[in-house]
Amino acid sequence: MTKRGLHSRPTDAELEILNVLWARGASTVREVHDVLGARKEMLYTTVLKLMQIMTEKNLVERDESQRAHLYVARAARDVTQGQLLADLAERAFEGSAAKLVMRALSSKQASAEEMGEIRALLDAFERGEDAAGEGGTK
Amino acid sequence: MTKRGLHSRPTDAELEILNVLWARGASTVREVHDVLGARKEMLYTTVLKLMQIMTEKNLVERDESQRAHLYVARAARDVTQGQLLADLAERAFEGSAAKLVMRALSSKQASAEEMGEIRALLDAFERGEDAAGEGGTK
DNA sequence: ATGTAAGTACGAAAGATTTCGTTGACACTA
DNA sequence: TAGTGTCAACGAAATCTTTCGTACTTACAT
Repeated sequence: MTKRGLHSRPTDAELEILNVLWARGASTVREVHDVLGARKEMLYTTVLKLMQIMTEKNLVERDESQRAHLYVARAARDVTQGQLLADLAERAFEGSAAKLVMRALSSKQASAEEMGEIRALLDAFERGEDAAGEGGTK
Repeated sequence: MTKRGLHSRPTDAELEILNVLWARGASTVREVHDVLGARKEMLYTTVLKLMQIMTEKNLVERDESQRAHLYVARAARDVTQGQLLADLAERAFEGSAAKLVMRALSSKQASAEEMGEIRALLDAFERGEDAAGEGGTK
């Protein structure tokens, strides 16, 4: 095993699968494949193999009590998103999350509504409310 | 050549080199290697090879007029940062830059000063000033 | 001239990630 | 019980990325 845990992000393919698991909750390989298949061609066995590897890497947990195994993401979406952001901040923004945010605000325009949400979050922070209420996850 | 241009980000090693080029401006392989060498061990020829590949991929431009070639990043830092953010938003935030920003604000705490800057940027946007003034690049 | 230092070029190995094909197990049906 | 469909498990190929070693060139100082 390589240095899992520190400094490695899920690969692209792994992240696609995690997205499905986060959206659907516990799922079989077939279910994940069907969802992904709607967007890109990918053989069933490819998805299976990836999910087996993800199990080894502890990215997902597998329930083998049924014939069709059930997989669940081990880390919450929030947490992984935070890790990906920290990683990107580190690699491309001199470690500064603030720079990252400002670049995101400058280069992509969010809708007025979204701007409002962002401002509300900022307000909450400045009021010291540890606003862990999580923005978009609801 | 693969589908460069759409949907491919610089690799990790490439990004490290780009960071040096953005910070220093036109640089030789030796100069880049010396800067990187301060952080990680990496043979000179490894850096050279990477920069040759980056030239093929059009990530950098090479001036061969001197014996020690000079390399410059082809895309401005801003632009690449924007692409990396768009890519991450696509892969991990359902394509929503706003969700990305909110997650960044929730999970990493920026300093009060940074929060202020972010707010100012937000204000500028809401006033409709196409605030391209660039937040942190100055 | 000869040696030495600093370059470029490049093939090939080493790693990591992704894809594909085959096999064997198991369940359900006719 | 034979046949069909679905599943897990691999091994192995195909890519992509990164690292390393070697060869060749050029400048410059003995």
